[in-house]
Amino acid sequence: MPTSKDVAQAAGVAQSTVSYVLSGKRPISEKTRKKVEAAIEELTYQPNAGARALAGRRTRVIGLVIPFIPELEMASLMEFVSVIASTARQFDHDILLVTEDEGAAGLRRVVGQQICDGLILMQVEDEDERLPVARTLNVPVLLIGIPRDPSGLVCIDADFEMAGDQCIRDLASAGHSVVSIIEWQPAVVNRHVNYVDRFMRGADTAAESLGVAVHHFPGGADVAIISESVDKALAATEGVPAFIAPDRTIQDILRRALTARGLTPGVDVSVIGSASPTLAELQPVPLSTIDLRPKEVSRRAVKIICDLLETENQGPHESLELVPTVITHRASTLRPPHGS
Amino acid sequence: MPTSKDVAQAAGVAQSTVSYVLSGKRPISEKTRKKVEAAIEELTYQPNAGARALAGRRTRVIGLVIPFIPELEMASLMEFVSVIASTARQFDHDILLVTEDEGAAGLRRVVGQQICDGLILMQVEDEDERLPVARTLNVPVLLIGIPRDPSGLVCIDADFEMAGDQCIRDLASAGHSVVSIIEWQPAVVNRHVNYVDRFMRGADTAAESLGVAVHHFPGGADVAIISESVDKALAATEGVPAFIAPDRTIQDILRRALTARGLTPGVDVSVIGSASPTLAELQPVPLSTIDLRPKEVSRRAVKIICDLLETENQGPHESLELVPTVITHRASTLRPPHGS
DNA sequence: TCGATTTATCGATGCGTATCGACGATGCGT
DNA sequence: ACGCATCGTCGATACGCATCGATAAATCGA
Repeated sequence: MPTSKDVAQAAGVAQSTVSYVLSGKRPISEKTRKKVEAAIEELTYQPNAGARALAGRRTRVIGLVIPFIPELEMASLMEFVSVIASTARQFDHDILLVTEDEGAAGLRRVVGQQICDGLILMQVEDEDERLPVARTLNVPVLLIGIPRDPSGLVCIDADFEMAGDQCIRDLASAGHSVVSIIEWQPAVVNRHVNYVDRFMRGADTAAESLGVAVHHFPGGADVAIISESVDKALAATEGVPAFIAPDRTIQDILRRALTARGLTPGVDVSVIGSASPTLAELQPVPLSTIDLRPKEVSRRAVKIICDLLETENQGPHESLELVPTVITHRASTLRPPHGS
Repeated sequence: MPTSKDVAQAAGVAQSTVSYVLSGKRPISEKTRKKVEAAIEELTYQPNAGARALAGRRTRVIGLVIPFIPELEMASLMEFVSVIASTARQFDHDILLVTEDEGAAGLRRVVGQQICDGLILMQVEDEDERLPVARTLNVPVLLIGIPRDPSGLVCIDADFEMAGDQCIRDLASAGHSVVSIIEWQPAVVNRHVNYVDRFMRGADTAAESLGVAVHHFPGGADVAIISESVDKALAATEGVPAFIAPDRTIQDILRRALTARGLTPGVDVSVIGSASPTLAELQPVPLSTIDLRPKEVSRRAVKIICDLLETENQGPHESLELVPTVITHRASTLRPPHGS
C-alpha cells in the first residue's frame, strides 16, 4: 500500500505538501497540485484511515445502534439502515453497526475506543436504558424516536400526532362520522415506544374538534383478534365504516378480515393504512396511506448528526425535529362528497 | 480520554508493559498485571482503535456489502445483517456497512483506506460485477451466494439443491405423485441469483429418481398470476395436489388463492413454504417449511472470514460451503401413509 | 533598489499503540 | 561462589498522517 510519503517522493515534494493538497487547508500552487495529483493517480494512493483518525482525531464513522431483532418490523428497519448508510456516504462518513445485544456497554465501547465520532440510536423507547449513558458520552448522539424525557438530547421522528390528525380529517371530509382505529401489534406497543400514543393523541384531538367518534381497538398478530375488532367496529357504526391501521402487518390482516365479510375498501368501507407508494399500489385495491416517511427521517437524522460533527462545539445540544407525514388518497377510501 | 501511557504512569510501569498486559504476548508477573489492571479499571481506559490499527495493521472491522434496496426481501436481508453483526462481535470484530450504490468502487475504497480487514458480500449474483474487483483485493472476501465462476473465491450459501430434493422426497413419501413448484418472484429471478436454478435442479433430480411429475410455474407478486398457476396446477393433477413455494411473498399469496378455492392445506392440498419456525406456527394452518437457515449461513460466514483473518497467509483461498437445509413437517402437508 | 509582505513549501513533531532489542534480576547447577 | 540461562520489564522506534512554525521565493510599494 502506498503512503503519502511515497506520493511525495514520486511528486518530488514533501509529505506535508501532499497532505495539504488533499485537505486544501493551505494554498498550493497549480503546478505542484498537478504533480501531486498525478502521483496519487499513478500510485492509486488512498489515505490510511487509522493514521488519519489518529492524527486528525476524527474517524468519519458514525455508529448505528440497531434494535434487537424482533422478527417483526424487520423490513421497515432495513429501510432505515439502508438509507442511513447511503446518506452517510454523501456526507463522507461511514456507518458502523452496533447491535443492541451489546446493550449500553456497546455504546461506551465504540465511543471509548474512538471507533466512532457519533451515534445514531434507532427505535428509542419511552424510558430507554441507553439514554443515561448517551447523555454522558462526549460525542454527538442522535435519537430516532422520542423518549419521555428528551432533555439534553437531540431527537428526530415522524410527526405521528400530525399523522393521526391527517387520518381523521381525511376520513371526516369523506363523510365518515365514526372511525375505528386499530392499534399496532402488541409486540410494538409493549416495547414502550410512544409513537403509538402520539398518533392516538393527534387522532383524538382532531376527532373532538370535528365531532367524529373514534373507537380504539387493540392490535394483534393473528386473525381472530382482528376479526373480533372488526365485528365490534361494524356493530358500532352506522353508515359506511372507516378503519385506520397504521401497522403494516395489521393492515394486511384487516384487509382479509374485511374481504371475508364481503366488504370492499373504497366502496363499502374506507381503509387507511401505512405503506410505501409502491406497495400501496400493488394492493388489490390501491391503499390510501399515511406515509410516515422513513427515508426522510433517515436522511435528516444523518444530516443532523453530520452537522453536529462539523461544529465540534462541546456544549450539549438539545433539539426535537418532527418530520411532516403525508396522507395520500387512493382507491381504498371514499371520495369526499362533490364540492367539499 | 486516558491513554496507555496514563495507565502506565498510574501503575508505575512502562507503556509497553501495559500493552503486553493487554495482549498477553509476553509473560507478565502476577503482581504487575494486577497493578496495571487496577489502573485500567480506575481510569476506564480503552485502547484507541485508530492507533491500534496503525501500529498493528489490523482494524478488526469487517465490511458488509449490502445489496441495493429492492423494496422486497428486506426482512430477510435484515435478518442476515443482524446476525452477522452479532456474530462478528463474538469474534471481537465490528461490522461496517458498505452500500451497493457505491458499486465496486466502494470495495476498493474501504479496503484501500484500510477501514476494513476483510469483506462479506451479500446476494452475490451469477455474474457479479463486484467479483473481478474482489479477486484483486488483497484481503479476505467472503461471498454469500454462489456466482457462476467461484474460482479463487470463498463462498457460502444454503444448499438449495438439497432443499429442492428434500421438498420432493417429503411430498413423495406423503403419497403425492404430482408436485407443482411456484418459482420466486420475477424481481428475484431477474436479479440472476442462481439459487433458483439450484433449487429446481435438486427438485427435478429427486423427482426423476422417485417417478414424481413436477410442474413449474412462474412466480408473481400479484394474485392474478398465482391464481392462474394454481388453476393450471389443479387441472393437471389427479388426487391431492401439492405445492412448493419457497418465496415468502409467494407463499402468502398462494395460501389465499387456495383458501379462495375452498382448499385447506393439510386436508385437500399439501403446501410447503419457507419461513422461520415462529412465523410458520402463526399461520392459520401451521406451515410445513423448508428452512434455508439464514442465521446459520450468517454465522458461518462470519466464522469463515474471521478464520481467514487470523491465518493471514496471503495465498488466495478458494472454498465452497453449503449449509444443509431442514424440512419440517407441520399441518399444511399430508401425513405419510401409516407405516411408511 | 531595498525592505516589507505575502505566498508556497519544507521539516519536525505528535497522535496512541505494538513490537523489538536490551538489560537487570532471579534462579539454576556445579 | 560463579557463570549461565530465564524471566520480567523498560526504552526506543515505527506505523501514516495532520499540523505548526520556519524558510525560501515571489510580489509589492516607495
